[in-house]
Amino acid sequence: MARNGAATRKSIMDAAQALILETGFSATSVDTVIARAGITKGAFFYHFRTKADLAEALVERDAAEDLHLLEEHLTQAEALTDDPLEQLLVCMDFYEQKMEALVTPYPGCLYASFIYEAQLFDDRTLGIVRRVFSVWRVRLTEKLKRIMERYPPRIPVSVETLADMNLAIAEGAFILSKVNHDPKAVAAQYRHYRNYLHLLFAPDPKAPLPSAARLQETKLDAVPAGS
Amino acid sequence: MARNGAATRKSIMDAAQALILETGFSATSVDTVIARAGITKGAFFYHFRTKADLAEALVERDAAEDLHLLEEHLTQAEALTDDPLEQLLVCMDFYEQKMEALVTPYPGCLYASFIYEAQLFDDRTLGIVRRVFSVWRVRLTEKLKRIMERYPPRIPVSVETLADMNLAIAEGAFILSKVNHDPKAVAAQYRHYRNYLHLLFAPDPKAPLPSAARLQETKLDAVPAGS
DNA sequence: TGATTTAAACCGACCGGTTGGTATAAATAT
DNA sequence: ATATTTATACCAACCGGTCGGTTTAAATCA
Repeated sequence: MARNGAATRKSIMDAAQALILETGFSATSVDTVIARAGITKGAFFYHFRTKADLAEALVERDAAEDLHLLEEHLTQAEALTDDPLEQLLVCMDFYEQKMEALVTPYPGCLYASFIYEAQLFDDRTLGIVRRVFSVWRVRLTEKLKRIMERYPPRIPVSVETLADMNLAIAEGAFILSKVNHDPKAVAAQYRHYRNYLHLLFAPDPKAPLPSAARLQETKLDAVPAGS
Repeated sequence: MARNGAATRKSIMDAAQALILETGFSATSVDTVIARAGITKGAFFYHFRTKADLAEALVERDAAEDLHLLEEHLTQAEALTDDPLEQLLVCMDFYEQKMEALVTPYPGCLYASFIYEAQLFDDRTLGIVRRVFSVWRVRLTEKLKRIMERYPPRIPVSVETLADMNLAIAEGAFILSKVNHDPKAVAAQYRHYRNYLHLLFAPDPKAPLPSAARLQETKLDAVPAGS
């Protein structure tokens, strides 16, 4: 049975990630990982030099997925409207909708899990987390600066911390979701973040918040069927 | 040296808490705890039946301190003004000011640390965390309901999730603070939460936010010296 | 005297990691 | 077409060390 190495590697990583989010990295022994993945210790150490190597691979995978999704949502939002405020609110709506669809509590975030066991990891692994957070800050800060050029905020705010607030709310909501066994907690907090941005910048705060669904409708209306 | 049992117990708990926030509960061995506390294994197991017993004592201590501080800040805020919106904003200002004073990154929250290793703890220990979160929600929800009676929100919101947002922001900001080695990250996020509440409810959103410092001044002005 | 702490030896279970070897499939050589 | 080699993928058994926890006996202080 020496056939599908990539699948085995993925099954190890999936098993490990789930276990880590349940019990933390330290308590997730290689033995429990291989038990859940249904392979042996030899196979594990064939794919990963050390347990720390697995940690790095996991956070690297999450980081790539995470940043890819961010860019995807940003470009999708930019395709729906030219207004930077609407773009940001729609981008956040994508995340809110995704979280709204959860039926089981959010399993948690590997970044947070690792940060609360930070001493266990080397600089390279933690550096990946810092880089992801930095990219989030940079990308949202860009957008917020363009928003502020057009719409003066009702309250003076720091754009960087306002960008960071997105991550703060997400990470905090994940914890809420776990504590209260509440699948909807994350979406609800995203909604509050969108509300805040709307109240800060929108010319008419009483107007309904832009959503991806509504913008897609109007986009379709603008191009009549058959033309 | 068989004198101060309470002090020894506290030194064990302090050492353990610091270590847990650095490396997590699982990686915090009894040996490292006693090494940092400067005592022996016998002394440890004299004060705590098991390592799990220590975990429960730690979260219980944090919970009591946490909820005590909340009540203290609430009553202090209520002494400064009769307006429920001002009360809440001032109460949150107390936390913001406390976090503003930090010169080193926030060491982290035991609740979050435990939740990300949830499987390791029994229902009693995790139940304490849930109870604390519930009390926070109840106390802030009460306040928010009274606010909404007087000030209709500019956007329809769920009071419970708006109450939960306080914890979400705090927990998320702790993580931000650790990732970016930024002592000011937590205060900045508290400020955004206060901004949001202000924009949601305040009759004049362009007016400056109520702060503890400003209300204490006006309170003193209302009672002229010597009278 | 009784509460508190030290020092040191010890236990079974489990830890991350290593070893030597095997199964498989594709490439290469004849 | 067949024999051989090579690289990949995987396994079962095992290793030294650490884990949480126990035990015992003596010492220290109030």
